[in-house]
Amino acid sequence: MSRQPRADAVRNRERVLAAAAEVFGESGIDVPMSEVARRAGVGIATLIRNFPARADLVEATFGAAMTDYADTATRAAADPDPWAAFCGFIEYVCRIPQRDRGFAQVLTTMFTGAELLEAQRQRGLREFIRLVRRAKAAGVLRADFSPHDLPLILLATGGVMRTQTPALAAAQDRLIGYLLQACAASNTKPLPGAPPPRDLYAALEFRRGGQS
Amino acid sequence: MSRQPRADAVRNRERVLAAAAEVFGESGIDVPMSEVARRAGVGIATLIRNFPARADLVEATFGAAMTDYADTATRAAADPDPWAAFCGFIEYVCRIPQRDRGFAQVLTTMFTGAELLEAQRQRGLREFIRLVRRAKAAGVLRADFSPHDLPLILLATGGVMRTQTPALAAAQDRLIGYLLQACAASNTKPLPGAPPPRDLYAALEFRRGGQS
DNA sequence: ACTGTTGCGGAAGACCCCTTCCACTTTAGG
DNA sequence: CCTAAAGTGGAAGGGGTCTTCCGCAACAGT
Repeated sequence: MSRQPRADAVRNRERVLAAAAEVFGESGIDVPMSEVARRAGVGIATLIRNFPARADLVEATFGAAMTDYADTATRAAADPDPWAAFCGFIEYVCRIPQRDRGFAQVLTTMFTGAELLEAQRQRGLREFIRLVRRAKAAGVLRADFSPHDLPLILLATGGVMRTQTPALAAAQDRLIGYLLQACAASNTKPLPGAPPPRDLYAALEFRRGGQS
Repeated sequence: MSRQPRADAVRNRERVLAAAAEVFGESGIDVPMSEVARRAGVGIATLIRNFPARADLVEATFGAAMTDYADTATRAAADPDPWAAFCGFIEYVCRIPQRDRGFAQVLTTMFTGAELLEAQRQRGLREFIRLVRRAKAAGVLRADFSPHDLPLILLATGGVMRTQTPALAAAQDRLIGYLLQACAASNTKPLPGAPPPRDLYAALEFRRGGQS
């Protein structure tokens, strides 16, 4: 019944997504929609028609990246060396803001209602839990490390990358170094207790129409 | 020759400063100026006449807090127990965003041109350097710790306090715990090198009329 | 080639924030 | 009390972003 979709419409949609990936990556997901439209070479109306709300565009743009993220976690969980896997994974996630500012924001924000995004995020977390369990069993990761410290680490290292400059990237790498050493099983002292994960994630909830 | 300053003008100025301390503390220094004026019970014009630029109001508002900060550093540097002093000072600074969101922003931003602010910040840093030196000499702080890791730690822990909620405050305390253990002298492995301080601070420069 | 439909782009309106301006009020000093 | 000067508040102007609307262009199907 419905006709074949128009070729130019499909092309435009993809151009918007490509532009969004670029712009969000450089300037974060709060960049003016008009800027995305300009970069895509389409009118604002076209952008809005395809993605009525900013969240829609964000979800469509970062679905693949979130899947990548979960896949990386899966690979890490399967690595024969639990400590190297743990360190490698943490470094990978923490460096995301060096490459993609927008995705870093997405990673540290709960997008309630964005099925794909949240499903992949959860898958990543499940894999990370496996990774953590193995590293603890091997005695290389401190026993009181919580998988829910991951968002904490993400927020911390993300906080350093205010702007994408070499100096801040170096600073971030150094911070990751500190944190990884703090995660090692050797010479640990008690830590302040973690907040209930439920509350923690609630505090990172998405707000339709907010800021950073 | 010049007359006595008007009493109501002085009172208004102080009401603005009090309101600014409140509002900035709750919502950060990028809050609408009109909100400050409203809370102070004065017109926008009055606010602007006293503090033509936002930076002027910020400087006037947080001068005392920055002096406190430097004083605290001085006290810590004089503490007989270098490790306790180091930990106490780090905890104090890192928890600032739990209490005062605006001041946390000020602490992690270079306000070029704000004499008072920068002078006190520098004094704080000088004292912190002394503190670090003593802790290293006592063998309790890792030798490769740099005083210029302080802004790094501030950015990291500050990144966690997106909103002032108990869950995030607990998360932040936990993160501070991790970082302090990473700073201890025991069981240290090499860290990625720190960026040149000059570049690091340049990346935190103030932008007249910016955002995050 | 023709046509009905789908999709397009930009203009207009609404909203928010900062800034400037000006008629009015309040104060200090005689 | 009276007056000149200082200070006040709100309204108007300008820039920026998001949203809605509508005449027009381009495409799919015959």
